[in-house]
Amino acid sequence: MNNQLSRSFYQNDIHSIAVDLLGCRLVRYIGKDSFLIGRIVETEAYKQKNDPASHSYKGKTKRNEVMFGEPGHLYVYFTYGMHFCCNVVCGPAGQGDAILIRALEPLEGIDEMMKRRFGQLSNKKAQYHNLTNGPAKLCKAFGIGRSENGLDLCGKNIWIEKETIYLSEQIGRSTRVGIKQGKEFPWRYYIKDNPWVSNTDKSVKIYEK
DNA sequence: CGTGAGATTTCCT
DNA sequence: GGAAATCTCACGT
Repeated sequence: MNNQLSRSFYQNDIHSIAVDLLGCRLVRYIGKDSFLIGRIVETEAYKQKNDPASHSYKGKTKRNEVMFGEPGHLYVYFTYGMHFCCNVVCGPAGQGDAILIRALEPLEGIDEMMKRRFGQLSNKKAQYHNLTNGPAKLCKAFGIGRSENGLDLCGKNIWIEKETIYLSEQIGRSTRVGIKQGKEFPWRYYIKDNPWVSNTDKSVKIYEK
């Protein structure tokens, strides 16, 4: 709680933030002194200007209006008829840039995450490594949906705490996942060799900070 | 392990 | 009307 990122963190350059978020803890308070906590291990940057893959590219609409609001808020979108994914709004207010959180390493509240993600099922798909290794999976595990859209990360429901990556870890960089336009931009960042990074790209480029 | 199709709704053209 | 910043299951190797 004392390391909670403040508004000014989110007003920086989007690529610096996407890198700095790696290793940080995403926290949700679920009552009774209980928390869901995951370490951010994969992010993607989306920009309003000249980035056709971004939801904000064509300007403000009802769906993406949170992206054009104040930084440090959560932009949650619904896609493929069934999934939610969450972003952190970044840059100066009104700019329309955001960072997609693509994967987490579960740290605390794991039983609660399991319950949200898999229900009461105890079959073999309910596995630890499958809990939060994708943008829609982590939203399910954290109970993030329509009603969390627009939520202020400088509040007391969901927030991010500052942490750095370990000395033994390297940052990988690649093109973004699952898009048709803007494919060429290497704006995906992840902690190399972390088991929870989504498995769709085997790029091995190392990002030098 | 890799590939392919289906699920299912919202938003914008 | 069609695509979408995805995931899961089934099936073939």
